[in-house]
Amino acid sequence: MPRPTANPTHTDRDATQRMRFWLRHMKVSRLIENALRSRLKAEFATTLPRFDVMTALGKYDEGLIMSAISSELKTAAGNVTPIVDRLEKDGLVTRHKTPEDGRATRVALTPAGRDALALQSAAVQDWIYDLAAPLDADQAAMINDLFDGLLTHLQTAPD
Amino acid sequence: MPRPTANPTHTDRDATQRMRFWLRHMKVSRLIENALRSRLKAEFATTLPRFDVMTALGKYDEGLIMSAISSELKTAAGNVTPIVDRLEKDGLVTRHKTPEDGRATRVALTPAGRDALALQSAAVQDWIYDLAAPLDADQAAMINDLFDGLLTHLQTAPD
DNA sequence: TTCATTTACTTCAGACTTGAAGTAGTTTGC
DNA sequence: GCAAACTACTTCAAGTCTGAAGTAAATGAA
Repeated sequence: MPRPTANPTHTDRDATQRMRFWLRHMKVSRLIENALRSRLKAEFATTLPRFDVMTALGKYDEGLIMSAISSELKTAAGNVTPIVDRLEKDGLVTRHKTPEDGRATRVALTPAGRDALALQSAAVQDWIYDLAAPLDADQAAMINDLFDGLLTHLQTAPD
Repeated sequence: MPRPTANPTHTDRDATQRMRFWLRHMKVSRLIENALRSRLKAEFATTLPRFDVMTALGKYDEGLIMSAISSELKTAAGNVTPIVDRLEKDGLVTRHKTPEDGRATRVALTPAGRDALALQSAAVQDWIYDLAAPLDADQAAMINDLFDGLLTHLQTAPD
């Protein structure tokens, strides 16, 4: 099964471009994440995971139970506990046992948490607007469509 | 300055699509990284950062000094030390003080490290080929071009 | 009913990450 | 030639992350 490098097969091209895609994808992630992290720290004294948790909670007025937070963020359950601990200590969220289920704890934003989230998400949207400036709406939309197909594939063939 | 939602301005469309882009980008990262991490652990008893360091070293027969590794991986210097510690303990890399510069330490793959890297990178390439299967070569190449523009922008406006 | 299973959450160990501080060697300016 | 500045590396604290183990509550089957 000869594979002359001068005449690459379709499969070779796919493999090369997909690998290049992944390497670039990681670099983009790291650079944008680093920018967001350092700005969140400098301007709001918070972190990306804390912001992610608050964003998830912001979508539900009644709040979310712990396991719903971790599944929403696709992160391990044991990870959410210390993050919520710190948000609670800062008065940004509350924990209440649910009456229906003695095991569950409902976490919700406090008014202070809601205010902080509003400021932070407005800032993050501005930052993303600038960080992703080289992509116009059409280009971003095109990538988004391709990402949707990719995400479907990744979620059906997990691990 | 009214912004009727029924007739979004160009800027609104850009902002929306860029934000969507970032949210999808993070999800893709998390899913692919989780897959790679669990497979590297299961099949090679290693981790993604270890693999990244070995990959960087694999590009240079003479090895790299510590600071070159961290700048290659765009990670903090203090981070590389414990990773190299563990690779060294496993006999995959060696540390040697450089004669030219009394401060620097040159890290290089051992023969065992080179063998392990060959196996691991072949496997990772196969995994990426399958994980990114919904992207054909043309689609991946198109994204890669857009990513290159994005990376240029991100690296010129650091933070 | 009761015992096994499942689910919700916490805790822990091990690894990674940043950023700051500390040590030691090198380079530069005067 | 020597002090100041810089560079290479390590160490540390605080936080994040996974996966595994443990506790407690709810569910389900015999």
